[in-house]
Amino acid sequence: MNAPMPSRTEEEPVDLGDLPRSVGFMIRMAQAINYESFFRTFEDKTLKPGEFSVIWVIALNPEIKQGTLAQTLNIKPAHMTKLVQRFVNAGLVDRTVPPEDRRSIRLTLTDAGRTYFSKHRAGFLKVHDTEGIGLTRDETEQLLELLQKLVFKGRR
Amino acid sequence: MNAPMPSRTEEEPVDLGDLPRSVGFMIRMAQAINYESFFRTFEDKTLKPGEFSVIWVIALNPEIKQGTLAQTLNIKPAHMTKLVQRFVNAGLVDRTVPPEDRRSIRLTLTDAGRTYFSKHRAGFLKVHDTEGIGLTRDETEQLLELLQKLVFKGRR
DNA sequence: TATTGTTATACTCTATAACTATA
DNA sequence: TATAGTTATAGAGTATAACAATA
Repeated sequence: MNAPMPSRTEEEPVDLGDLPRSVGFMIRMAQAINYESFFRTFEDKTLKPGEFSVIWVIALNPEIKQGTLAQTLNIKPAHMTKLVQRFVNAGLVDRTVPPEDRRSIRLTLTDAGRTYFSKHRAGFLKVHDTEGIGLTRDETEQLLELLQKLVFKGRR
Repeated sequence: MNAPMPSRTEEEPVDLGDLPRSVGFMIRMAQAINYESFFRTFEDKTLKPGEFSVIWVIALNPEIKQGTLAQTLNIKPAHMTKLVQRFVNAGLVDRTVPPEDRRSIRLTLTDAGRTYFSKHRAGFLKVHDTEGIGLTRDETEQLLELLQKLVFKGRR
């Protein structure tokens, strides 16, 4: 986390041309800013944004199948295995094998996991609120709507 | 690139709660979609989105200092070194040491680099256009404006 | 045979620190 | 001393394929 972002500490101006008209480019840049703002604002530093969202979904969907979780959050199964292992080692998540399908694994928060979640839930959403992001409340709402449309394409 | 995204192949519905109200989460999801759409649409597969934007900025700013480039695109110097090495090996970029400051390195596209850039420049922007993204032209414009405000905070 | 998750491998990206050569 | 870039190392994320257990 060196430069906050496209910092204009530079003497020489840089011409980006139409690059800021690429949705992909701008989303990448926005993510970097957001990541940085997360670490500046979020109280707890043990979990990173992506990890916290995994805990979030397990919290809201106890006994969720690991595969379903991976698919929902667009995380590759191989990577999900490692993430879950870390959570289990950290004592946040329990794994159970359901009798109906003994190939699958179901995930639930432990008491410690639930405590952790309750404690940081509000802060996790608030981090990306108006403050520190440079958008007004209305603009933030607008941005969220557009991103939701882009991501869920009417599925949700 | 397995599932296009939060694919609803799942039997069990997943409750995300207020997660879609987190700008950070939605940006992460949007980036995944975008990345996927890039590989589905972009003609050339040799460069990834991030790499192409580096070529782009060098193209528009010949003799740019490597450090300025890294700062502009929010890429860590150590990583930029490797990226540039790859580009040089691929014959796309030339490195020169300017006499004024022999610590620094200035980057310029080779003829091959310029050819490559010209060939794919249009496609790179078009990839993230309306099509495949599920937004109307107006919505895309709106999204771009908001992201630009978020990223550049009035600097550009 | 197909599916769920795991393991292994390889590569990219991030983060950090130590290093060099210049300034 | 400070700066520009490099090297080295370690960790996280992504992509793939091969594998075990189960269906």
